Amino acid sequence: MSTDDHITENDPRLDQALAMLHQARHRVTQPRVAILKALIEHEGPIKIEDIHQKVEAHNCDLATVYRCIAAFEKIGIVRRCFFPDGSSLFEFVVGGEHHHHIICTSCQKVENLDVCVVAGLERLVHDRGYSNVSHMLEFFGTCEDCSEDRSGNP
Amino acid sequence: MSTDDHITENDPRLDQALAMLHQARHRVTQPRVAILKALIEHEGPIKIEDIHQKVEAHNCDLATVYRCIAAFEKIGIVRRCFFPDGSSLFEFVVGGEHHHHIICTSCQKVENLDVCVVAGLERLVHDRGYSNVSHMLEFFGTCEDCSEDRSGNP
DNA sequence: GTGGATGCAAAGAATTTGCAACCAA
DNA sequence: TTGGTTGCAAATTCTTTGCATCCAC
Repeated sequence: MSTDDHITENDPRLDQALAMLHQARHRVTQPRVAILKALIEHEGPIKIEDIHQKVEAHNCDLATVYRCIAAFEKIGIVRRCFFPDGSSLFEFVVGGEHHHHIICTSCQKVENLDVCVVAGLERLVHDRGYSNVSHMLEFFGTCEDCSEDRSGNP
Repeated sequence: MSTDDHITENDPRLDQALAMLHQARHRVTQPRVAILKALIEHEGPIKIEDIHQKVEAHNCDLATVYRCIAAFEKIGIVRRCFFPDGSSLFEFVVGGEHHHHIICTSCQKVENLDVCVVAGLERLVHDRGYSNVSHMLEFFGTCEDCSEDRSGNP
């Protein structure tokens, strides 16, 4: 265990995620722990490829990242976020507040929006006969920095 | 011009879309018209691949569908919708009411939800300095049919 | 006539899968 | 011990691109 452990070692969110893994009868392996740490450390939606980069020191295969993230999503440890260009990113959600994102369509910067008036609407969907209702809401726009210069840099 | 024209021939939404194409200085070509008709006919989010199937009689290349849809999205003729599995679908939006979807995570059935309380939230995003603000909201759940039988058929 | 659009094929990116070796429980 | 997990490589799937031809304007 080395350089990047200082941030998430003994992180309660990590422990909680590991507990969820265990409860779902999945094994706590070294790649999974590394991926979870990378997710927690990143704080926000992150690309599969970027996760792979972050855990490369741990020698974790890209295919393993895909497989683990798929498992995490099923269990509810991460959620999938959609970017305007159609790509998917994943965000660690255990122990976090429900929120949504504002994504700059120019520089891809992601901000959180803590207000959520949508949860109430889930009842409407439920009343239509749906179960396991969830929702996904993303805001897109051009951020202030990108409006000023056309460079696209934040 | 043949079998499937009966539905969308002289459709005002088609005319409006063609006008938007023209105004954006794009040419009105036979593949584009065919793709627009397929989109209008389908009524709802549709996969690129499925569009290609629908216009195959018109001999339109898959690459052309990708290129046209990209142009349509930029112009605002279609909008991208996200499915829980991460795939993108596209929906014809010209002359239609703003709405959101309820997507069954089991059978992928799509229903419309005409209520939208989110538009008001765009102001919050705007107040944060963003311009060209838009949002994307999707609901996911297991529909009644899929709850009853485990087959996944609607 | 001319530049944008298309078809075709090939490249490139993203994601999945088969299988032997490995290791957490 | 043993079945879930991983690494590796190959296969798929998805999407983009180069270029000669074509056609909408």
